[in-house]
Amino acid sequence: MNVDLELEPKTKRLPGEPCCEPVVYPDVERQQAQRMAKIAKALGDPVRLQLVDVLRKHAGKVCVCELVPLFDLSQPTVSHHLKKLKDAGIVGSERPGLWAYYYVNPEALEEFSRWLSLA
Amino acid sequence: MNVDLELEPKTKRLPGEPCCEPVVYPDVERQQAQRMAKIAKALGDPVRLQLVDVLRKHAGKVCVCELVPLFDLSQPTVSHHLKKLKDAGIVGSERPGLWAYYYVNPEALEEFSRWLSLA
DNA sequence: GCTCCAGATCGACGTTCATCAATCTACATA
DNA sequence: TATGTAGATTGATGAACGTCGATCTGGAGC
Repeated sequence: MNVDLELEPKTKRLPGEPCCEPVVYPDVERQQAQRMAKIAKALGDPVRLQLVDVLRKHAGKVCVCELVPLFDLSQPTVSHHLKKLKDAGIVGSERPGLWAYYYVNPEALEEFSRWLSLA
Repeated sequence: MNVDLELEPKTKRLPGEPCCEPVVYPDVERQQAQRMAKIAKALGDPVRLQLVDVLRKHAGKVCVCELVPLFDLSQPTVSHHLKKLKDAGIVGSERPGLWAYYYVNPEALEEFSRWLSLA
């Protein structure tokens, strides 16, 4: 995303008459839009959406070895998706021994949900 | 997405001893996951997120000619983003004359919000 | 030590994406 | 009818994505 999202309105307008009300300013500023979009993007894949769904329905942590066989995907691919979710702050993980366990980090989803319910 | 998301658990497991509780089934089935992911994906871009934010903060319809100057992007690019949002059912549009007006379609966001608030 | 296993990382491949300049499509007005 | 204007569409380009097989890492057990 190489776009400068500085949202100062450029207000160059209207050769003839106006088409609508004054000007509208976006209240979500650059930084928050970036953050929200990151969460939304991480959820923007059916596999990751279902991974989140499984994790949050299952109170506590879930072993990766349980998650992989739920999908018709290779282990590296599932691992890749879990990493994406983790990078977005949606899930967390720990690896006490040989197995790795993932769990939902509720804050990220709540943060996004809060944004969705207007603001 | 060329993945078969039929989520029948493959339950081939455990050479040695178990690592966790039985098996976890994803309750979001293929079709709904596809739908939710489409909405999330459409929101997974800072520009589109801010477009949605502007539209929903502004009761009623907003002219495209108002939206374009809010971003450091070309007119075709903004048009492209609006189309993505429309394809996901997040916004609607009408074009009575020369100008086009966009507005938020609340159902899509509510549907997604409902999914986020567990299920 | 060595071996086995779970999971993460790497490298490659084809696909999708965001972006722009250029063009096209309709409506409006003269 | 001809001109101008708003917005959509097209085509091209470089970046990011989803996927896999192969490899790497580190704990467990012999």
